[in-house]
Amino acid sequence: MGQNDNQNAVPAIHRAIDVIEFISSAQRELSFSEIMDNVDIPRQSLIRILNTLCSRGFLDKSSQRGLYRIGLKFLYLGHGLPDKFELRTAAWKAMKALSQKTGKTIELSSLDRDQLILLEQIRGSEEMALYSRVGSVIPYLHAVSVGKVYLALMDPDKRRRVLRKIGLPAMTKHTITDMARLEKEIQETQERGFGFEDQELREGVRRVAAPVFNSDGKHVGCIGLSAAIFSFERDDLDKYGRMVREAAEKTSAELGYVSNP
Amino acid sequence: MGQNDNQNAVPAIHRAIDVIEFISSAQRELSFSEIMDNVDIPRQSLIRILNTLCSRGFLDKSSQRGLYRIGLKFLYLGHGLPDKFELRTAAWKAMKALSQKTGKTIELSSLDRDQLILLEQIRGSEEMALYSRVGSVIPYLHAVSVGKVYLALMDPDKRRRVLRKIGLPAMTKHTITDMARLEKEIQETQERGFGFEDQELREGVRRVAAPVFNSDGKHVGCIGLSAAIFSFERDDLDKYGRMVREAAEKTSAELGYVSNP
DNA sequence: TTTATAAATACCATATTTGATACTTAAGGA
DNA sequence: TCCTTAAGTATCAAATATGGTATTTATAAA
Repeated sequence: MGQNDNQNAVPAIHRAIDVIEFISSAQRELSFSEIMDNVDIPRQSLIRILNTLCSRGFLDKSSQRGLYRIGLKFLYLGHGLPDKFELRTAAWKAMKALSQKTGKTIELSSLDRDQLILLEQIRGSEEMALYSRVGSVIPYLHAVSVGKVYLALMDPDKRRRVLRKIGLPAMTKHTITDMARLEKEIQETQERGFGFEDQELREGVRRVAAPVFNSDGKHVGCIGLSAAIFSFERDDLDKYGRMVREAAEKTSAELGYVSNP
Repeated sequence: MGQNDNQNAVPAIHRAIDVIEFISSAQRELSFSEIMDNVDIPRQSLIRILNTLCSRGFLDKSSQRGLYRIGLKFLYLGHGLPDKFELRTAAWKAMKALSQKTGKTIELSSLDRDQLILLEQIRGSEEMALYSRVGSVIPYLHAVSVGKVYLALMDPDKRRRVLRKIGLPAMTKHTITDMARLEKEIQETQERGFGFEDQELREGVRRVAAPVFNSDGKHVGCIGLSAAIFSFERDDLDKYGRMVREAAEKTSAELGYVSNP
């Protein structure tokens, strides 16, 4: 199953997506030739692709003879997702309350195809340039509070499979790279009901996260709180842990979860 | 210039986008046959399109033999827009402050291809089910506070062109449908420096908006505040108007705008 | 003004994708 | 259990998109 299983795929669409992803990765407006030099598509074909994407709002051309950028239609389509099981809607109130109470950055994440994805974010008042971008994905479950929560609630088989797939690469010097240590951490996470990460993904950032369950009792996401180490001392762990648990529990209730069924 | 100007377009891409837009419009997960029945693409081709889009994360298939939905990649691409001239970043702080001070819904909008687009939103504490979705577009400049601000700052030629194109259709019984009345309203908007809308787009909703300028003095967006009529009396107009103006001015300053150059 | 460069258009033979038909697999109901 | 329906796979001739080359237009520099 390669990138383009010639029989079951549409090459033209693959190319269009290559173009979109390249432009998106550049994070700025690009000229025709910049795109041309980077995507390995013949000139004439590239023109047709760009025209088509522009005509549908998937790309925008700034001026007449101009630069290309990702189209605003992505804003619309991105916000119209069936709310990943209504999770975003259900979580909103609790997240907002938590944000106002703490002033910290509040995040809503979920697991998708064995990767953590940031679904929603309320940025804190701190001036960190450390925000992840909504929609970001992280495969390193072992290095993130949210990931630890997922690992803690996963059935052991899946946990082993996922961990074997990605290994325990170090993201910072604090990342847990030892399996025994990680297992202990996972157990702790199970016991206290929330996950903690101490600069394991990024230097200078601490984070806690607690699980949200839906009406079937399935673990569907996490509400997290992150802050710079200056404003999130290790002594604050229990306080913030309790807070995210509370927010997550409220969200679960919103989704119809009942703890003793 | 029809939908598919046979020479300058890629039909396969048009079809893929048709599929994406149909699935998005459904607002829920769809089966293969539901899609099949609605997009006028032969079975075999549709399968190839769906496979391709799924393999790139533009669509997701829930279970093995399952339902299709918009892929989470749209979240990522939607949030990675080069920030529409950094507007969202620049506006964030002022919007947040305004949100905390008032508890109302704060919105950031811009004009794109003669349509208003909602770029960012901080939802208020009120439980209105009236939120627009980020990325939504509205062509009815005459019925929205933001639109009035745009009209007020547009050069008269463009204003006439835009208004002729869409006319003055009534969205509610309060919508201004008389050109003389609208001109007076535009003038008022110019004088007081913010736009006002009194249930002209939606029954029960009032809204104010003020313009944001970039370092070139170009009008690049609006910060708005909206609320239900119960919590936004007509007497509050000046108060909220002053507040959005202040927020918009702060944002303009953030972008490097100086009032007397 | 001319020149140089980038972007977009035109044309058409050829290689590629397409889609009708037929077949396989899976799931749910009787 | 078998039957029915939905989803997906295989094949290959016909139809169509593709892309090399040459031309045109616009923008920026000389």
